[in-house]
Amino acid sequence: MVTIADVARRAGASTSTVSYVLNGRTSVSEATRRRVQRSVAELGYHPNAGARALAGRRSHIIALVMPLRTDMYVPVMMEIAVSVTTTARRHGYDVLLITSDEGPRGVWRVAASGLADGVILMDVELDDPRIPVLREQGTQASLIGLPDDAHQLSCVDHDFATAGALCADHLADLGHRDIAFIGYCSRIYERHAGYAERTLAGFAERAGERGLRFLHRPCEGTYESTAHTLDRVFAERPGTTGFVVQNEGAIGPLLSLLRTGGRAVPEDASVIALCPEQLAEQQTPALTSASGPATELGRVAVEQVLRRLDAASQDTAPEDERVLLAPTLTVRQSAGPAELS
Amino acid sequence: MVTIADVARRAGASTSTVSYVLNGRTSVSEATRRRVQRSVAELGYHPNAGARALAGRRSHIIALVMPLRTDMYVPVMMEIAVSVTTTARRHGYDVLLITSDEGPRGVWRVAASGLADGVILMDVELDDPRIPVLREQGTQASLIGLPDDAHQLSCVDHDFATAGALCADHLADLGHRDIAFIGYCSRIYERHAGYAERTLAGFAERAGERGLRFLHRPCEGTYESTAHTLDRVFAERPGTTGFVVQNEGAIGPLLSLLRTGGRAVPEDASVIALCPEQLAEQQTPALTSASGPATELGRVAVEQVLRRLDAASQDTAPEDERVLLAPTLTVRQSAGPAELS
DNA sequence: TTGTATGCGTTATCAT
DNA sequence: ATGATAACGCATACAA
Repeated sequence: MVTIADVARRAGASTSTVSYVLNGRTSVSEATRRRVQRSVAELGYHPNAGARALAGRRSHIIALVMPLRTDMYVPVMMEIAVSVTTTARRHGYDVLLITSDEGPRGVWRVAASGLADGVILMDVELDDPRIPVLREQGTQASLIGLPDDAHQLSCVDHDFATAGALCADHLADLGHRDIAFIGYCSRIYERHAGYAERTLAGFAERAGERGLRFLHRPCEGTYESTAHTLDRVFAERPGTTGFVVQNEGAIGPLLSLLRTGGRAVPEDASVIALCPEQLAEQQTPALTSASGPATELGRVAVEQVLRRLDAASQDTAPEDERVLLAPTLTVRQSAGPAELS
Repeated sequence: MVTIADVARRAGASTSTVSYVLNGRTSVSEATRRRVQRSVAELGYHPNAGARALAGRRSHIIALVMPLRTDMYVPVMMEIAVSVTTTARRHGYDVLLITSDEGPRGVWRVAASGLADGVILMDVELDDPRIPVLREQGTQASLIGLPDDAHQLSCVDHDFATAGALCADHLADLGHRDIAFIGYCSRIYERHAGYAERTLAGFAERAGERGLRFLHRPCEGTYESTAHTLDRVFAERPGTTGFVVQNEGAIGPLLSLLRTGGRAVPEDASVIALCPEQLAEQQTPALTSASGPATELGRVAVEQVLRRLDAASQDTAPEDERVLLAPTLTVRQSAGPAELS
């Protein structure tokens, strides 16, 4: 193994000088800097991570806690993970992968051991048991999702309220008046999942402003439950021409039920999905959809943690950020003017 | 921060004794062991990762290199990553996530810095530029996929040849005689991608043994190319009643083309897919398919690396393993008896 | 600008 | 079975 001492010897400098040029902590004359850099290159030197962590009291590692069983669409999770990793690398950090089945102990473990300098939590619940652990240990963290109490934490999430509002606007613009909002199963609303409530609230408010009538119907996401839901919607509001779906499982069933029910999409019924782009694109017809930028989510989370780390290392209190990323409505083939209906 | 010295003091023992009970390197009397363990629990002590890595010359971290842009089905990648992580944890190891865009340098970096003790490569090409790096550094590694030269490496992959053979068998059992094998685009065969060739070879051999006639047709995986391919197949062999598809992109198009072409599946044409279970299940009709165990892949890869690490730490040459995991053929609704055709 | 010296927290060696 | 102590490789405060 080639150590910093080897480099120093070869460059005719001291180990501290080598360390300085590597970390840029202090000014080094151009001449010695170059000698050192040549020695580094020639020897293929790379600082030992353990030693660096021990002496520098930071591992340059961020832990990313990934959900195991989740309703989250896997490719999006993956997109976030990749974005986290590449962003972290750009800042000289590496990413440690933790699965959520380790629970609060996993977070405690990587923080207490100094294995990770900071943590990113991906599947945050409103009252997440890992949050107290973070606070107790003073672990710098960024949460993807909004918990009830974000005190001492930074978080970033999609702006679900705006996503809902965009759907209302688009359907209103197209002249629809009676809308059905096919949501998640009622369990999710009962436990007050943030994203579900925020979407619905954003939709409801904008719908009110735009003079839309709408029915919110929870749905399990199975074929049967979707069929049942749809029946009830048409029984109650036969004039319904617009649909907003926020249940990935219900998308396929809804489309095929409308079709077999003799309603063409988008001619007789307009459908807007709240789902990842990929999912919207692979339906037939391709779905007009509202979705947020997954890559940004990962990037912002990393930057939040790094900012907190910086602040903490300068003994200043880290700022608790709370970023909501604007979603986009992408017009595809599933929503059309109401006049045709 | 609570250190091993704190624990030692409280337990009335020396730091070495504490280290012993924690690592089980030597025998410790039951009495002191319990005193130590109590102190550990009471203080909430967790060994510092950096110090441990420095003194013990092993980080207890495995690097997992994930493909960025790939043809690999994302949920399966994810499944492997999760399996790697949970298996590693079971053995006291953590997983560092590296993206393949770092290239050979990324592998070099984590190995040279001692950040990771071993490496798992997920998107191995036949002549992968990262393999020489592994060999030069003597880095212990496991590859998911079979490279041309696996010397000094362990690897694990699906047994694609058997997967191909299973498809031939099943169609033969059902009485089919004329089969079309819809493969990847010709580019993939030209660069001799291992999995594509091995599947085809396994299928061809078994097909020969079972007296099947078959046409191998590469296919881009787009709707147009699939249509073109299908036209040619029927022009050349009008009596074709069985299809084997090993191109995820072609699955959807193939099914809808058969349907619109007036051939019902499975009554008029039987289709077997070589693809992940999830993908097969979400088609209509659900596809009879052959696929390998992704979770096992991750588990075996970790165990291979750990075995190599063990051997190396005992100064014995690690064994180069080469494991092929048996695939399973799952009968669903897309393949039926030939008599009906 | 550069070098010296110390400490980081643990493991491992060698006594006892 | 247990304890003292020397590495481990680097960063940094301080001296020069």
